[in-house]
Amino acid sequence: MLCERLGISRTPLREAIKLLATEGLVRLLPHRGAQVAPLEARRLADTLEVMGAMEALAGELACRQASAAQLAGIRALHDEMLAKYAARDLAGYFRCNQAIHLKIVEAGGNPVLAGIYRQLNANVLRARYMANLSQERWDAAMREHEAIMTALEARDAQRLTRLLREHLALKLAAVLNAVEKAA
Amino acid sequence: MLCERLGISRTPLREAIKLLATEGLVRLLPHRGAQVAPLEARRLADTLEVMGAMEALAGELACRQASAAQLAGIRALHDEMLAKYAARDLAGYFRCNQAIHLKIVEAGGNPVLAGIYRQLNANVLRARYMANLSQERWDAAMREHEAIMTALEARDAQRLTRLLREHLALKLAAVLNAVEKAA
DNA sequence: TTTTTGCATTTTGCATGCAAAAATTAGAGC
DNA sequence: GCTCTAATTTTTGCATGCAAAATGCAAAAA
Repeated sequence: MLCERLGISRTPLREAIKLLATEGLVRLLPHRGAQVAPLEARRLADTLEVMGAMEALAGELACRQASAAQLAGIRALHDEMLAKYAARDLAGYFRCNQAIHLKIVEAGGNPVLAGIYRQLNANVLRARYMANLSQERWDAAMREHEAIMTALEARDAQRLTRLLREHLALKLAAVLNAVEKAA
Repeated sequence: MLCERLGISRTPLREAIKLLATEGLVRLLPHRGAQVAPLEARRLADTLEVMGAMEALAGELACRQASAAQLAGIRALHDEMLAKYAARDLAGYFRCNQAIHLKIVEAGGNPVLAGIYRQLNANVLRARYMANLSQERWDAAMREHEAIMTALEARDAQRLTRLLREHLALKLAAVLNAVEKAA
């Protein structure tokens, strides 16, 4: 059915499904086919936990070795995000937010780290867009980002890692809350 | 050639190579085929850095929630490793060492974390066996493991994460040294 | 009603053919 | 000896056929 729908044959479809499975987006049930990986709160929490540790490490590295240009790029995104926040543009805000976190991770200059982070991020994206966060949470998130930005520009690794960890822990709580409400 | 050698056809061979590529063991060069991923010191260092962060997180989690049985299992492996050390059985020591680190990560109870750790570990295994460590490094590693074991059994998360980080940083130095000598 | 048994279907894994795109090699010309 | 072009080979991606193994279902038996 999928072959027909997508206009391709089984071989490439199977390869694609296998790839999605290694990325954790699809689940392979032995001899029973494949299904979209269910959004399990537990797994989501586990993933965010790991992402928190990765961001913390990346932040530490970024403080040590990010170039001025990289910091400026992150600052630009931050300011753009601020504008989206002021305009109550949630979708735009999410995009900027994602981009900022990704840039911070990249600024760490560790491609292995960045690769894993990206993959994990793909897994929580679905859930993240569900997190139609409250005004209070949004306000708080902006304050957190402000502090993160300041720490990064000051290259204060210790403070930055703490802030990133806290930020992600709060995001985790928000996302879990949203997922459970949806379930 | 590989098809002949392995007695299989192209499709499964190509799937296997692709899988190895996603695991980072093989490198795909666009339109120029595949090759065993070269042992780059830089990439190795990056990987170990990430593994360090993962172990630290896992250790923290393990202190909070590892069962007594899990701790006992790790202790048993630790004692076995001690015996291998006493007997100067390097291969056996490596095996125990690997198993201990894996068990600690598993004791964290975060399957996402454990999965990524395993994958990263597969990437450094080749290099690790090259690290024909010196007697001094071996002695030091044993002392470090002793301290790690103690902190874990005391469920002292802060100390454990620090020790794990240090232990891995030293291992990184040793491995890098070995790789560079080989190159 | 539950269990067993047999059958049809599905899943999996592999083999092979084909065509387009890119790289490599060979050869002609300077 | 070098450069540029053309021919050949590789790589890549896809289509399709086939067979073994596992599953799900339904009829028969307990």
